This record gives sequence, structure tokens and C-alpha cells, in this order.
Amino acid sequence: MPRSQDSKPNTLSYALLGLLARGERTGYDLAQGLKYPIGFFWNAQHSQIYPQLAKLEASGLIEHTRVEQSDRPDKKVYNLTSAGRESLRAWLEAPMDVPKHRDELVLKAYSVWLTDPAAAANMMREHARAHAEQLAEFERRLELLKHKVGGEMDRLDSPRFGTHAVLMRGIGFEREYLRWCQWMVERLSAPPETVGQPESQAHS
Amino acid sequence: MPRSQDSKPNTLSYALLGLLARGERTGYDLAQGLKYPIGFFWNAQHSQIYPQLAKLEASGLIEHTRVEQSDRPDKKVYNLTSAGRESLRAWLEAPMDVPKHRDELVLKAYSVWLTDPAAAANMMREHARAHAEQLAEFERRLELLKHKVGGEMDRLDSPRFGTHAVLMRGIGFEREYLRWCQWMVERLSAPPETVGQPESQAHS
DNA sequence: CCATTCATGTAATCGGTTACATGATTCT
DNA sequence: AGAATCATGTAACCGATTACATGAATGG
Repeated sequence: MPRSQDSKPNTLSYALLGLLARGERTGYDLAQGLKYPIGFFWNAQHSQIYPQLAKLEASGLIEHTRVEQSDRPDKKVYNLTSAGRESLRAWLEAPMDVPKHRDELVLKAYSVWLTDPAAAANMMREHARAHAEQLAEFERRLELLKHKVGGEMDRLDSPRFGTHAVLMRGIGFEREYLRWCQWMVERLSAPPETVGQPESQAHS
Repeated sequence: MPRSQDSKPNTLSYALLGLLARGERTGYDLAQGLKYPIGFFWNAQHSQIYPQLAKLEASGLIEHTRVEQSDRPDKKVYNLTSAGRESLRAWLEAPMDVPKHRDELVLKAYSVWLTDPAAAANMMREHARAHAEQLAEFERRLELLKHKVGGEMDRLDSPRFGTHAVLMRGIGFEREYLRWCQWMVERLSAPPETVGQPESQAHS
């Protein structure tokens, strides 16, 4: 009989359950999984994961078996219970509250009028480069997935479809962010006379 | 002589300084400002704002004057100090650490293979609708800004340019998110025979 | 009469990051 | 010799949300 006296599992719980639904994993594996690709949209450190696993086990959503190793430290291999699988499914279909975004770069853009346009343009170029890189990485991963599993990534009941969906969102997100950075660079590095004060210091 | 014994202002501080750089505001006004449009990318509740304002004032970055009102409660009107303006400028040009994203819907998409495609498609349609609405709101605001201040929103030294930049990012973000939701809906509501098991239960 | 707006605060709690702590094996 | 990988935890702190607290004026 699984204890479930706890109030409500947090979102991290469902990130962990979602990974475990794909197969058994250790806390260490889960920490790796929460780096890439889903970690791009929901990440966590091991210091948050280990205590959370203990709570999930206390609630009866997961269970572990100890595996002894000779060359490496012993490990706890976690698995979903049927209650855990049910909890994950219920969360998937439950309505969400409105999401909140945090983006420090957009916050900087809000105050960019206070600073030197040329310096700001350079900063934006640097961010554009970073987003182009991340975009390329997502695209590379999608190609890899395509070559590895082929049509499986289109089958709605395959975990590969979940990965496919996440990669598509990553690609779209980075492509759009890159576009915005480029728009900012164009604006910020436009010749001063097109945006300067009324009195025309043009020509020269 | 402004005291500055504190370690390092947090990002919320710069959100507040960025608003105050556009003119004097009360804590209440700042709480409203952190709803829209910049609040879309960095929001805060009044319970976080009032203590933060006290800290910023203790650090000498802002100052307030008490304004008595007859019909309304008295208010504290805050202004940037020159130290505050300098701190904001320094932050604008400082390098950022790599941003972290959190998106519960993408997390759900990662596990969407566990659930009923038709139900998931309906959920995604609902999200598509919400993003279309938010997109329309951003576009409406951009039109409003254009009609109100015209070319000022293109002048790099005007706060309107900051607002313009944020709205452009909002529009791009929502447009791309909407596209992804539509892609998900298409996939999830595709006829079963194109994605189902080998044995064809086609026709009928 | 009840909700909303203006106006400012505190307290409890939860979520998340950084740092502390240990220890064997493998790679450079 | 030193860094990285595998492996699991705890503690301190900071950031953020929710709830508690008060109170007058206005609008439906």
C-alpha cells in the first residue's frame, strides 16, 4: 500500500518520472538526463534530485534496487511503480496554470537606450553567435535521431516522439531568438543619421 | 556617501532600476510595470518588490520622497540616484551567465507518448489558442506604440526603443510557440494508419 | 453590498543554487 | 600529477510564491 500523505508533487517530480518512464535510471543518470535535451527546458542539480527521489519513493511513485559494483561505487537503480505511471499520466492531462518566463537579455533590451549602441550591438552579436550554435546543436541532434531510429520518432506511442517534439521546440526557439538578436544588431548598428536628432549631421 | 556594503544586486533590482530610469514610480507602480510588457519576461509580486526597494535605498541606488494624499493612502515616490543609474549601465554591459529556461509544456511533450493522442491534441489546441491571443495582444501594443509615439520608438536613445525591442521579442516568441503548438496538433491528430502499428486497420 | 483600485508592508513556505563532503577508477 | 567520470548525499542560503494584515475611495 503506497503512502501518499504528501500534498502535491512538484514539476521536478514529473521531469524525473518522465525520464524513468523511458527505463530504469540512477540518480546520477537522471542528473545527466536533466542536462540535455529536456534539460534545456527543465534542468536540476543532483543536490535537488537525490532528496526528491527519496520523497517520490516515500510516496510510492518509484522504487529502487541496490546494485553492487566492483570497480564503481554501488548504485540505486530506480523504476516507476504503476502508481507513478498513473500519476505521470494524470499530470499530462491536467490543466496547467499560466507559465511565467524569465529572460535577463530581454530585460537588458528594455534598458538598452541608456547605453552605447555600438557596445550593445557587440553584446547582441555575441548572443546571436551563441544561439546560432545552440540551434546547430539541436539540428544535429535531430539528424542523429532520424538516422538512428528513423520513422520511430514519428510514432505517437514511442518515447522518440517525445524527444522529437522537444527538439522541434528547441530548434524553433533558437531560430526565433537568433532572428531577434539579428534584428537588434541591425537596429543598434544602423548609421546614426537615420536615428539621430532632428538637425541633420548627414553626409560627411 | 552611499553605503554599498551589500554583495551583489540581483536581477530583480535591475528590473526595478530599469523602470525607475524611465521616471519616478511608487512601489505600487513598479508592481504594475512588472506585469506588462516587460513583466512578460521578468515579473514579481509586490511582496518581493517592497523589501527590495528598501535594500536598494540602503545601498544608495534609489531614494524616495513621501507624498501625502487626501483621498488615497500616502505614497513613497522613488527615483534613481546617479549611483543607481551607473549601476544599471554597468549591468547592461556586463557579461551574462548562460540563461536557463523552464517550460512545463515542453516537459509534458517529452512524455506525451504515454497519453491519448486525441486528448493531447485538444490540450495543444487550447495552448495554441492562448498563444494566438497573447501574440495578438503584443501586436496590438506595437500598433498602439507606433500611433502614439511614431518614430520615437526607433530612436536608440529613447525608452520607447526599449519597449519596441521587448514587444518585437514577445511577438517573435509567441508566433514561434504558436507554430510549434500547431505542429504538435497536426502530428497528434494525424489519421492513425499513418503512425499506427504495422497491421493496417485502414479505411472505414 | 461587494469587488476593484490604490497603497504598503510582514511571515511562512517552497524551489533552486552553491558549497561542503567522500572516494575509487580511468584518462591525459 | 591532475582532471574527469561515476556515485550519493547534506547544509546554508537566496529567490519567489502564497497568505496574512490594514484601510479608504470608487464603481457596479
